Amino acid sequence: MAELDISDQLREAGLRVTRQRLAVVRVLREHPHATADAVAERVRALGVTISTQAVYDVLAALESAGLIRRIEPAGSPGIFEARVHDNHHHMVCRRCGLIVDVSCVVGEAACLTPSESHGFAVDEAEVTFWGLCPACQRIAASERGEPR
Amino acid sequence: MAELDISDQLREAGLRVTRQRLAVVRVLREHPHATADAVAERVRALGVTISTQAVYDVLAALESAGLIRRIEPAGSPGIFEARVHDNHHHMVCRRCGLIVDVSCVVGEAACLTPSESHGFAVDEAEVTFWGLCPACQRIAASERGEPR
DNA sequence: AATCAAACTTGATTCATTCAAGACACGCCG
DNA sequence: CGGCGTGTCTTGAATGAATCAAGTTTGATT
Repeated sequence: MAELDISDQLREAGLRVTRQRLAVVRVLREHPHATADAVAERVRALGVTISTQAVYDVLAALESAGLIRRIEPAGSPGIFEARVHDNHHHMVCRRCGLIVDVSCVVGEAACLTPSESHGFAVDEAEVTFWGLCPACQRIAASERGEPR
Repeated sequence: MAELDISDQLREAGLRVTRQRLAVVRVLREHPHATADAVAERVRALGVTISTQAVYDVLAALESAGLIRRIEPAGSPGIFEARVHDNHHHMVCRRCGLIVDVSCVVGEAACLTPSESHGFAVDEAEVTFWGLCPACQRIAASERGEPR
């Protein structure tokens, strides 16, 4: 079922259905933010053989078909996610790199409109919120010698 | 004059004043968006010797002193800029990588407030507008066979 | 079933960045 | 004003993510 509509989506995008592609999409649906490396590991854990190069090929193909999205917060390798076309943004922990999705409700319209366009044809506004996740806030507090 | 207040800023930040640091700051004021590599080249063009490692050390020191800022649009190496503490954002050309500053007037307040915080302590909202610069729009149009 | 381009594999290579260890020099102190 | 110590720089090697290149396999079309 899930498997079936992945196949369909691939075919609709003009892509051949292969074991590797099915597995990659499956992995990304189960693990919403994964590096190429993590995808490779998890695909192999499903019993599907895949080369490093194929991981990159598959991810690139899926990305340009619009089935997945690639983000790359500063200092981090590329991260892939299956949630797509819903204009959500990301919150990234400066300390541990944790990434959390944020649906852009408040700022949506405003954020999508740069105040000066300089002749650019803008097609996307990407918002990244930087900060500390709850766990790293606690660690940072205790490193400063604060109780608890 | 410009040179002088760079020295002062360095000292105020608790950093020693060296030829390399002065040159890096000067280069970044003249070239507002430069990679580590480009900084190295331009510093050397000023007649100041600097090793690759020192470029990274200096840039890191200046960054943590708050004198410069590092950004890293997806797919690009790190880019350094001297404009700092003025909450501006960036517009990046998908085709040629050109980066243009955008002062965030319209969306400012909204952009700084994620709609859900998930317990994160957010300290910065980074907005990147993706699109095509004027020159690349023309190239893309003619690649599609459109006249002119 | 035969075909053939698309997709995969293997292996080497690039680029940006970081690690490590030692040499140098800025700026303080006597 | 000259010596000292640590912060900064140099050299050289290493890492990690991603890409390039060439050859083999395989999905889907006839």
